[in-house]
Amino acid sequence: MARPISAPRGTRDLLPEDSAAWNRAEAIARDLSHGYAFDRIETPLFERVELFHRGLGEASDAVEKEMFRVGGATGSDEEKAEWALRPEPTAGIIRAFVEHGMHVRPGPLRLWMLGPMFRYDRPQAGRYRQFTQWDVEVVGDAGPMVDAEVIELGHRYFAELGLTDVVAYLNSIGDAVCRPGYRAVLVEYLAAREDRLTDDSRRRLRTNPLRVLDDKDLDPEVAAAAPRSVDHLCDACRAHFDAVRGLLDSLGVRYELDHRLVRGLDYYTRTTFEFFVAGRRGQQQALGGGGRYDGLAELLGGRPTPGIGFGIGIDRSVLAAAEQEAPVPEEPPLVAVVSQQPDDLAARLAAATALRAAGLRVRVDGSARKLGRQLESAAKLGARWAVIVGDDAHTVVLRDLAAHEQRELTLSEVAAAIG
RNA sequence: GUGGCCUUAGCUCAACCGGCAGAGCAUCGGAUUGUGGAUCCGAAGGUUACGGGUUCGACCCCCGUAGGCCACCCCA
Repeated sequence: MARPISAPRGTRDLLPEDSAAWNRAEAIARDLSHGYAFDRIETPLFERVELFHRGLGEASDAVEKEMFRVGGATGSDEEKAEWALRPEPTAGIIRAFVEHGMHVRPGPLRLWMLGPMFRYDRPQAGRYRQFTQWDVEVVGDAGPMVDAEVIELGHRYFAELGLTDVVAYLNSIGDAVCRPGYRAVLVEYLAAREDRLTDDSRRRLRTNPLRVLDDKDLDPEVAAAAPRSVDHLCDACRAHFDAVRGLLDSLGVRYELDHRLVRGLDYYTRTTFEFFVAGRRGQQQALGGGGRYDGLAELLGGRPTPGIGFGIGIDRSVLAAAEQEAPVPEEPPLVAVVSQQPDDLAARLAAATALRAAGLRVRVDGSARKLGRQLESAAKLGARWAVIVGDDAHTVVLRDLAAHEQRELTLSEVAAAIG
């Protein structure tokens, strides 16, 4: 036998036994998107590298070390430098927004997307090189209400999935007016304590100082006394943040302030948040995250347009739901068409086709096995009902495989009998 | 990207000190004289992740590679 080929590192196959949980996780995302009046958008799986450089920032991890490069058939280095698989959805969506002149549409625009993202880092449980994300974006609304609305939507998603104890960690990191001032204060503070920083943090001090606060090895004393972004907000950012909190409180949405939550992508302004299962912080188990990005459209060559959104990891949400043993709803009952006659395939197929036309979920046994075998097989495959095709072309036996009861009726009566 | 642990049949795991690669479950077939999950019998399933090395002899010891997991890094 030829040598088998395995899936690429950090990817996995969605197997049939996992599909019910995934179907549900995706269906809830679609239904909520629809119910909250978002419109679907799809963007390419790969984009120009420059889009991510400009959008996410050169110093972000996603760009600096996790970019999944793709080349064409000729595979030149030049081509490889040109495109990358998308590490996150927002940059592509805003690129499309600018490219199609969507700012002239009646707004604010509400867009959603569900699909695979790619990051070339070292895999671990819940962390994959290809993972699926549900994303929503509101573009063109600078007010605080949408911030609260979107965070509530995230919470609702987890609730409908059956996850309890999900917390939104919340912070505000200011905007173009006040962030430079805060950044200067922070750099000054950290520079004075450079000897107590890790190597990574010392490097980030120059490239992306806010990220130093993300460092889990940050000296607790240094962290505790570090200047907080919320204490250096300009009046507008202050008012925005207070309003967001007030709205969340009025909705009864659970959140906790986290002054060290800065998020890794450069485009964020003002509101930032991440969703965690309570008590599972720091286990790279963020279920989702997002924030406001009022400067992104301009960075990508569009006119200044505010925006806010989140990405929720479907993989991790399914994982968390399984860990909490959230119930997966049952599929509609399965009907198996079987027969004692080895040579009546036409009758079996006709019966199955008629039942399917009547809206039932049907599989049909095409084997010449004895009836007992066929019923055994039907039961193992999870069928609730068996329809036994007999000599008489007009009547069949409908057997309840769970109750071990059966009765004779016509084919057209079966759907109603199953109800 | 850094460090650690791990990898034997589809799954869960055995195999003494280096001495013939096995079991349970699952799958498929047969029987239980023609309506099911039980029971019995049988079959199939292996380059012991891959490649080297040591040895009379390697699943076992050594090196390398790949993959998985854990902790980092970071995020979903």
